[in-house]
Amino acid sequence: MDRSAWETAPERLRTLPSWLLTQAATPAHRLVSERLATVGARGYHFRLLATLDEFGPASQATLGRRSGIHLSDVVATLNELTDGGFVRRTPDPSDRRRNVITITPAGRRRLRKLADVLAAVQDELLTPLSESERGQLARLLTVLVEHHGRG
Amino acid sequence: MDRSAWETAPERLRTLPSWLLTQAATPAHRLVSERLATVGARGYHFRLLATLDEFGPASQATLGRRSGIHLSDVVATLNELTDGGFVRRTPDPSDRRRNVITITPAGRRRLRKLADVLAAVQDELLTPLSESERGQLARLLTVLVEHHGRG
DNA sequence: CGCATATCAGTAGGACTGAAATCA
DNA sequence: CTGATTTCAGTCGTACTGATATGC
Repeated sequence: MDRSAWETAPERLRTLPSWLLTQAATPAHRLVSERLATVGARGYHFRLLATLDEFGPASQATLGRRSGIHLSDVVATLNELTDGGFVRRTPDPSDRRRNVITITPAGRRRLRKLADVLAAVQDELLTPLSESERGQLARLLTVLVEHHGRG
Repeated sequence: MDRSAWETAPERLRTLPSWLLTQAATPAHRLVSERLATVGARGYHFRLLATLDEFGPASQATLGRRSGIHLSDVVATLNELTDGGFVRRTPDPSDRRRNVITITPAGRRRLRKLADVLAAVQDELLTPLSESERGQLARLLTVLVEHHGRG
């Protein structure tokens, strides 16, 4: 299927909130992946860099909890980010199980770049909504995310 | 990561519409998959059965366009649905490239069952929202889906 | 010929599981 | 011992690509 050849979905689907959510998330996800790929990045890169930038250095487990990324994926993504020189992995002398992850200056530049890319994506994504509708949507989604975000 | 161990995400993420959308879609997708799995079904099953029920018999390509499912996935899913006796695949005498897919009585019963499962999922998903908020959300998401649904 | 249809094999990224090793 | 941390090797469902064969 390519997206250019869509017809109207059945009523039963079109009115199903879970379907609307996942269908609306699809172009969001696609746009984000597509645009980030043009600079060699993925969504996980931005999420981890933003988390490090806002909360400062942290262990990988903490990073997973803060970013909402699975620990195993945190490990893999940090491998990529260290390869790019965007973060540094240092053993924690006070707890030898841990690695302390720190964002580098190159990492902060990278974060700014990815934030720019994503800002353009938001515009494209929300084109059909007015400013106040965008605010409503953000508010409603935030309620959902916070409600389902904890066990 | 398990979802019970979340902390608050960084501001930069929490206020990003694309992130809110994909994060809200995650529990939706998880609930749908989880609950459908308890009766041995997947999201694609419901989508195809609902499409067949509402629009009637159709070729596989048409079914793909109407349901928004990729043609290759339509083929695979219809294999599962025929194995379960929920649809019938008949060669189209008027166009020998085509198979005409028809929902069976067992398929309609199956559809009702899956619809029941999904109705419960919606309630769970939208718990924190009032009736009017649910309406707002549905409206806003519909605008997005329709805007991005065509090429 | 160009185009649509059906089929199969395979890819990609995200979410998640299980298990092993290390160490507080 | 319990529990946290890091790591790796997988699984799963969704979305998508590519190639092939067939028939309009």
